[in-house]
Amino acid sequence: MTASFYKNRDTHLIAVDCIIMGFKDNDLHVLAAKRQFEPMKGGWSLMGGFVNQGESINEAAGRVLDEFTGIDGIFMEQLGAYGEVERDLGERVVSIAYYALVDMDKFDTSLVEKYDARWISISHLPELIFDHNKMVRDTINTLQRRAAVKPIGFNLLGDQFTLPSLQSLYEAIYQETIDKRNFRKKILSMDILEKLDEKDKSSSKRGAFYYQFNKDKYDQLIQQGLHFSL
Amino acid sequence: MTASFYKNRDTHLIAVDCIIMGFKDNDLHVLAAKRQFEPMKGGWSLMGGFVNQGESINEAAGRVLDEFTGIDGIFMEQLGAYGEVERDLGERVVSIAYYALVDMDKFDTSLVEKYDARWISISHLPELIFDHNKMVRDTINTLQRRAAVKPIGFNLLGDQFTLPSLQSLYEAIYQETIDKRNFRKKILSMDILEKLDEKDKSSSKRGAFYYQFNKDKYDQLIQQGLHFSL
DNA sequence: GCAAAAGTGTTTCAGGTACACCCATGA
DNA sequence: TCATGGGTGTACCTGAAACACTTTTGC
Repeated sequence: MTASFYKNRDTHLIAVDCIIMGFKDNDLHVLAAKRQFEPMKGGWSLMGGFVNQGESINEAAGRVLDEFTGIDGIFMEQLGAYGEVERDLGERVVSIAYYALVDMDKFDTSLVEKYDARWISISHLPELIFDHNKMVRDTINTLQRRAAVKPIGFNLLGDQFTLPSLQSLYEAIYQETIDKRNFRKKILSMDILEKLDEKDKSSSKRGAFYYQFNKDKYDQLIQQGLHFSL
Repeated sequence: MTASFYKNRDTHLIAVDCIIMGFKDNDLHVLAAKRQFEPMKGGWSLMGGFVNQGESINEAAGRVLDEFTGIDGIFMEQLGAYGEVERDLGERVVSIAYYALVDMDKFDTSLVEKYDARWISISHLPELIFDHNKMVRDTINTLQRRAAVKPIGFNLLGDQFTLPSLQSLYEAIYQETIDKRNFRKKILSMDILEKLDEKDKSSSKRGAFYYQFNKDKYDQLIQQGLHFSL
C-alpha cells in the first residue's frame, strides 16, 4: 500500500492520444481508425489508450504507438494536454496528446485490418471524433515551428532519401513551394547530409542520388553553438 | 448520473502547477511558496492545486492563479504535462503545468503571509520540490522561443513602460545584452508602441518616456500577414 | 529525339550587427 | 559642473530570395 496523502480529491481518467504522421505522395498523412467501441463507435479517431496506474504518460504513449504501428522507438514529442470537461462524450477524460513521426514503409500493414486503420492525407481530413481535429491542427502548427529549428523531419523518411523527396517533405509541412536551388544550397551547406553512391530511379529516368542524415555531424554542430534552420 | 463507458480503467489525481513569472530589478522572478502540508512540507514549491471533476484544466489553472496572486485574467499558456510515476512523493499525480506572466505590481502582497510565498529571482533559484525545477527551466526555454515571435513579454510590465525597461526585460529573458540602438530601431519600426508624454524619472534624472503596447495595431499587422519578431 | 525530373551559380536586396557621441537633469 | 542614464544615425556585411539553363536517360 502506498501512503495516501491527498484525500478526498477527485480522480480522473487519463488518456493518451497519438497523432501519428507519415509522408507519402507529397503529402502528410495521419493514421486514423474507425472506432470500435462506444461512444462514437464507427467515427474516425486518432490512436489512443488509457494511462495505467504503473506507467508514466510517456510510457503509455510509447505503448500506444507500438501497438498501433508495429514499430518501436518511434520519434514522438508531447503536444499538450486537452482537458475540457465535455471533450469526451463518454466520461470526463483528460487526454495527453503526443505527435509522432514515422517512416510509413516500416508500418505493419496487418494492423490495418485489425484496427480498421487508414493513413489519411491531411488535406482530405474527415471529421474526427471529439477534439481530435484540433489535435491534428495543433500538431501541424507545432511541426511547422519545430521542423524549422530541429531536423525532426527526417523521421518521416527512410534512412536514405533523395533531395527532391526531402524538399517535397518540407513543402508539405509548410504548404508552400520552395526554390530548388535555394533549398539544396541551404541544406547542403549545413553539412549534415551524407551523399551516397546509389540513385533512386523510381521517380525519374535520370535518378536522384540518395543521401542520409548524419546525426554525429549534427550533434557536433549543436555542440559548437550552431543551429539547424530551414 | 453520467453514463459510464470506460469501465475498469485506472483513474488518477490530476494537478495543475503554475510557474508564475514576474520581472523586477532587471531579472525574471518566479513565485514560490513554502509548502504547508505533507509530503515535503516546508520545501519550496510552485503554486498548484488539484483539478476538480467539474472544471477544465484551463479553469483549474485560472483558479490557482487567481488564488495565489489576487489578480484575475492573468496571461497564461500551457507548458505541458508531467507524468512520471514517481514525480510526486505523496501519490501518483499527473501534473499539467502552466506558465503565467504577471505584472508584479498588481500582486496582492497580503498573500505573501497567507501562503508564505516569495518572488525568487531565477538566477538564485533554490531547490524546489518534485520536478518543479524542471518546470521552471522548461518555462524559460518556452518563454525564450515564444517571446521571440509573440509580444507576450508586455504581460510582465505595467500598462506603461519605458524602452530601457523593455530592453532590460528582453535581456533578462535571453540572458544576453542587446545593443540599445538596434533594439529601439527594431521595436519602434514595428509600429506597435504608442509613445506617451509622461516620463519615468525613477531611474534617471533625465527620465525616460513611457510607451504603451497598442494591441489593435498589433492585431492589424498580424492580419496583414506580418510577424512580430525580436 | 523528346519528355521529365535532376542538378547547378549568380545577382540583388533587406535586414542584422557593430559602433560613438550628444542630451537632459538632479544633486 | 559633473555624474548618470536616455536618446539618436550610419556603414558594413551576411544571409534570404529571385531567377533559367544544362544534364541524364528511358521510352
